[in-house]
Amino acid sequence: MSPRVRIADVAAAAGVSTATVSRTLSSPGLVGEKTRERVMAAVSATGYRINAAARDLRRQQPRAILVLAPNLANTFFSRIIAAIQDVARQAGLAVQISDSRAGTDVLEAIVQSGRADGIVLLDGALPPDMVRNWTLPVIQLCEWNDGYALPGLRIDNAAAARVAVDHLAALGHERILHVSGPAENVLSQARQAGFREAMTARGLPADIHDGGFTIEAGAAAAHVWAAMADRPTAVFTASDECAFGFISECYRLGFEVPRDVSVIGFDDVDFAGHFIPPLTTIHQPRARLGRQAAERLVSALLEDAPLGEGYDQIPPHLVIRSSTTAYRAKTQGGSAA
Amino acid sequence: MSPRVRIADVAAAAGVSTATVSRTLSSPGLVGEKTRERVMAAVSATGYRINAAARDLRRQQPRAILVLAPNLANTFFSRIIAAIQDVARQAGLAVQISDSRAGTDVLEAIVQSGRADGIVLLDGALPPDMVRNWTLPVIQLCEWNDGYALPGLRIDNAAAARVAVDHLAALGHERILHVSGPAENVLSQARQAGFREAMTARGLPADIHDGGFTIEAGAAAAHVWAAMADRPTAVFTASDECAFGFISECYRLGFEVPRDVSVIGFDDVDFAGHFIPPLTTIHQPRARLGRQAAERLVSALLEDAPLGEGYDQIPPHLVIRSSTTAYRAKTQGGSAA
DNA sequence: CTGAAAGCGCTTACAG
DNA sequence: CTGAAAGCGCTTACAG
Repeated sequence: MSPRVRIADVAAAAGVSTATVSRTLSSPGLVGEKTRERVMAAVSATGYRINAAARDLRRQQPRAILVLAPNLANTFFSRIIAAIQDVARQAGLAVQISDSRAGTDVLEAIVQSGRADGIVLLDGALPPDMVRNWTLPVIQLCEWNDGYALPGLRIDNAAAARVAVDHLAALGHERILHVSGPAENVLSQARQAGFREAMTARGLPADIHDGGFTIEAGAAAAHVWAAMADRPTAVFTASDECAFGFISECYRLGFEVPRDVSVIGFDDVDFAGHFIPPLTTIHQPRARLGRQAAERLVSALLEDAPLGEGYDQIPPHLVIRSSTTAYRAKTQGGSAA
Repeated sequence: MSPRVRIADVAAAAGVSTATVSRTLSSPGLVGEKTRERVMAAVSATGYRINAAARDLRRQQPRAILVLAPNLANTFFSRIIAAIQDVARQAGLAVQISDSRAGTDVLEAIVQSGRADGIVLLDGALPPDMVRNWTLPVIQLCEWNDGYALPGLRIDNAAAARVAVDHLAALGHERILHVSGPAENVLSQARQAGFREAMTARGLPADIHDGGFTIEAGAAAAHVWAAMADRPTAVFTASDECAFGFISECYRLGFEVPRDVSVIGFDDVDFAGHFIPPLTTIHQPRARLGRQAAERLVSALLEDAPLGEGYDQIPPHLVIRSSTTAYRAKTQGGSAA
């Protein structure tokens, strides 16, 4: 189309200076009503849109936030990012997303490009030395790393593991297996520690199988479980996906859930309630996590105040569905092994 | 920490002009070797990073692409966006994402902000008048709208429906129900048209139930199916989620898949192969779709060439798993209704 | 309430 | 091969 309309074009059309156009757009209160009307008319007539690069350069702030997540293809993040996007939009900030595993050089270039005012970091496994050197405000979300020394937000993962154990124990289960996430992941570690602690507090043995967050890890764990001499009557998995894989594979092996084994997942993804059986799981309020983290970051940016130091922890919430049931003394259930 | 390092600081440190620093960074070939080395040393020493706003303003191009998707929380998009992100990063472009349903004002502001060089549009339901006025290169992906008059990329949805029907017909099914997506959605329409055409070509009646893409829509469709006088022996659903809901609800109603009804999904989401039964479905190569669209857009941007006009259609690919089976003459299967 | 002017940090013809 | 200088399109003290 026509070459871009600049502020000078609008000023000419309205018969005012560019300063007045700029003020009309950013602080209408400073401009006389008649002038304002003339300017707005000129803006519509010309189809003027502010040039973000020029504004950013002049204001020395890009009005954008950067979301850094490991593996953007992971569906866990989509709802979180949608919530961040929503908060940012309402505050007039753009959202840029990048894969945090892109490589440190790439990441440094992105972070230091001056294109973002602040960062939401969903990855706890970046080099602490790099992250500590970032000069923008950063808020950690879900995952974390003490080496970053940053404020953040997450659910209380250890407490969540305790709630899971409480639920199973109340149902009479005493042999409980925890299929953990990847060993190097902070979430895995916190949940595993919470599990161990809750079991120990009850005087129960804490069986742990190093698993993973994936369907495949869950399916593999089913074989491990099935081969155990004195099979645990309940399993607490690292994630819903892991639980799905575990349950599906149990079914193939001739076992049924919860008849032969009760299963608790983690995350409460959209599908958890529709699975067969509907999955008992720890709910992660993804929209809330995204929104709350974004709000904290955005308000710090707008007020030009520091982010603060605290780590907000959301208390865990167990959603009880049908994959867990009361322990029944050995029924010789399961048609195979 | 220290106030941002500017190009002038690097120039001073290296004892050269800012022009030379700029050249060293963007066109090293133009600079003498010794000079280049000195500049690079100064860059490292000062920790200089280019200011994107200044560069963009000067170059008159932001080197970023904007991804517009309806409902970012939809997990269908995550893998696509990851692929786009990947291509863009390799080309040195940033990726900005926005919810395309944010409202036309917001959307116009984002699109016209000058922050993006080009757009990947995943939404076929925006006002054509608005989209046609956009002056940036836009490529449509997955969804489309003839009113936009834009180039794009998608799988051949009508052909996919035909492939589904072919598969079921080859298995001996003659009464096939199509649970369609939302009536106003182009994907629904194309698949529905393909279904109708394929059935008609075989002289079979084309039963269509207006459903939706969601689990809930699938569950509701199960009730409709169960209540049909002469129940179809096969169902082709709008999406995998819809198929999951349909199958789960069938199970609750006392039917089994594929014993009582064969089911074909659409999309081949990650979970499809792990569902019980593993779902026969049309594969959507999401990573490939994202990559291919991004590559086309990026190469047009880098070469400053037009995007071209074509609409690439990827041929459909049916993944046969266990939710479909050969038709067996009425077994009085299903324990209830 | 409004305007003239400086300057944000770059890049790139132009000149040498 | 290198530098001096203009200018990208804004915003905002400063002055009136």
